[in-house]
Amino acid sequence: MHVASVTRLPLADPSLNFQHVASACKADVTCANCNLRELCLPRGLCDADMQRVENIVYVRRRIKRGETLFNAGEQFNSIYAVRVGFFKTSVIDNDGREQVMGFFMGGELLGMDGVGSGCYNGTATALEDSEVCVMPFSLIEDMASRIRALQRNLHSVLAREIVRDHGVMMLLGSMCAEERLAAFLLNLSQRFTARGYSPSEFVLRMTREEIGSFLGLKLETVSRVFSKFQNAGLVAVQQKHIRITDIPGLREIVGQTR
Amino acid sequence: MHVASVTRLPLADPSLNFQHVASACKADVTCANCNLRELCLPRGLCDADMQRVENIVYVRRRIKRGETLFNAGEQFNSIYAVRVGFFKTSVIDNDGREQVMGFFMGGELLGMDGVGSGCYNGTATALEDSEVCVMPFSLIEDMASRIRALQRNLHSVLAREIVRDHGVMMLLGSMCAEERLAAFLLNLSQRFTARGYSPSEFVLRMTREEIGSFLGLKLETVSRVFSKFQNAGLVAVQQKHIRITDIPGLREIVGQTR
DNA sequence: CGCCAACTTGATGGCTGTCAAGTCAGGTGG
DNA sequence: CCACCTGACTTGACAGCCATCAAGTTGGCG
Repeated sequence: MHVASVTRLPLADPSLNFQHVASACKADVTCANCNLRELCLPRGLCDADMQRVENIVYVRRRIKRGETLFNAGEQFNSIYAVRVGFFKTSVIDNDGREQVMGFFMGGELLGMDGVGSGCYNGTATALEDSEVCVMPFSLIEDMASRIRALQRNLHSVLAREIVRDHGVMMLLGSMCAEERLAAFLLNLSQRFTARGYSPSEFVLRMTREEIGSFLGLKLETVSRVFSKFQNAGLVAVQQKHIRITDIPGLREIVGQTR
Repeated sequence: MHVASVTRLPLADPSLNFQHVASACKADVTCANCNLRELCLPRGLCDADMQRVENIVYVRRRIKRGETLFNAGEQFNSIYAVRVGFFKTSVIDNDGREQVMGFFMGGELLGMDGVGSGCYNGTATALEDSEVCVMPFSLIEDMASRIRALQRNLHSVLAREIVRDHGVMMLLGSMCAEERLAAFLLNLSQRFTARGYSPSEFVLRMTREEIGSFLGLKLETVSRVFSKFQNAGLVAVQQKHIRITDIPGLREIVGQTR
C-alpha cells in the first residue's frame, strides 16, 4: 500500500497559545491547495468562498499511533478533518465493553458527535501516525451563517454521518458474518479508490479485534471468515495486507439472500 | 396509556397549492404555544426568536396509520416534527430485508437523513394516526443563518441523531437479546416520561416483528424475552400493553456483564 | 360469528461465541 | 546477526444463544 508522503510542517508560532503546542503546527497547506479538498468540508466551494473559508483551519495536530485525538466526555470545541493517517472512533459502555463506531481516513471528519451535548460522545484513536486539521466549531458556525455553500456542506456532512450509521445498523441488524465482512471490505475498497489508491489492495490499519468490534463479531470469527474468503478465491490475506481478487464475488455475498 | 387529545385543525385554504392538500392543514397552533416546544427544534428560543421562527411550520400534515410520510429515494424537501402520533423509519435492502432504524414520537424530528443526498434515505411510516409539522429545509437553513439560536439547535438535533444511532450500534454490536429488549423498554419509558406520560405503563405501537427488526432479533425471540421478563416479575405484558414493574431490575440487565 | 393478523410457545438446528493451543511477524537486546 | 519475546493472528473443539419451523392462542374487526 502507498503511504502518502507527509509534508513536514513548521511548529506553531510559540506566541500562539493552544492546548497541544507540542504536537500542533500552524497550517501552511491551505484548504485551497489541499488534495483532499473535494472529500472534505469545503467541497465544491467556489474560489471566492474558498478564500474566506480557509482560516477555519488555523492549526493542525499530529497524533501518534495509539494516542487519542479526543476522549469520550471531554469538552467539545472542535471538529477534526483527517489529513494524514487513520483513526477509529469507539465508545466504552459501563461494563467496559468497547464498541468501535467507525474507521476514518483522509478527508473524513471526526468529533461531530459532540455538537449536541457539548462533550464528545466517543473516543478517537489514531491507528497510525496521523495528522488532523483542527476546526473550532464556533468558527464553523460563524462562517456557515455567512457562507451559504459552507452551511450546506456542514449540514450534508452531518446528515451523511447519519446515513453512514444507518448503513452500519443495517449491517449489524440483519447480516450474517460473511455479509458483514464482505460489506466492510467493499466499503474500504470504495473509500480507498476515492482517494486515488488501489481498490483491490490495501493494508488494514486495525486489528482483527477492532474489525470484530465494529462488525459485531468476535476476532476469531473475523479471522475464520477471512480464511474462508481466501479459500474461496475472493481475497488474498496475509496478516494485515489484503488483496481483493474478486470484487463481484464479494458484492454477491453482500447482496445474497439469507 | 393516555392518548393525547388531538386538536382538529381546519383544512388548508384551497388557494394554497401544495402536494398533499387532502391531508394537510394550515398551522394555527404555533410553535410558541405548542406543548412539545421544548422537545423540538425551537427548544430554548427566546420569545423574540420564537416569533421569527414560527412560520417555519407553514403547514401540517396528517398521516393515517400504515401510511408513509415519505419514502426512501423520494426527493428531499422538508424535515418533519411529530406533533401527534408515532412513526417508524426503516430501510429495505436489495434483498428485501427491512431494517427498522428507529421509532419516533411527539417532538422528534424525521427526515434528516435526506439532507446529505437530496433524497430520503429511508421510509417513515405512521404506526398510528398521526400529525406532523412540515418544515421546508431551505426555509430552516435560511432562518438558521440569521437566528443563531436556531442554527445551534439544528446542529444539536443533527448531532443528537448521530449519538442516538451510536447507541443503537452499541446495542446491536455488543448486547445479548435480553439486554437489547431491556434497553429498548427503558428508552421508551424515558421518552414517555419526558412527554408527561407514565414511565411504567404504555402501549407499544409497533409489532413484535418491528421491535425485532429494530433490535436485530426475530419476532419469536422478542416474544420469548417478553415472557421471560414477565416470569421474572420485571414487566406485565398483555399483547401491546406494557407495564414495567421493576425499572431498577431492567437497568441491572442492561448494565450487567453478560 | 368468523376470519386474520399478531402473538405465544415448543422442538430442533446452525451460526457464532468461548476456550484453548499453536503459529507468525516484528521489535528488542545481547 | 540471531535469539527471544510479545502481540496479533489462525485454527480446532465444543457449547450456547438465537433462528427456524411448526402448531397453537388471542384479540380486533368486519
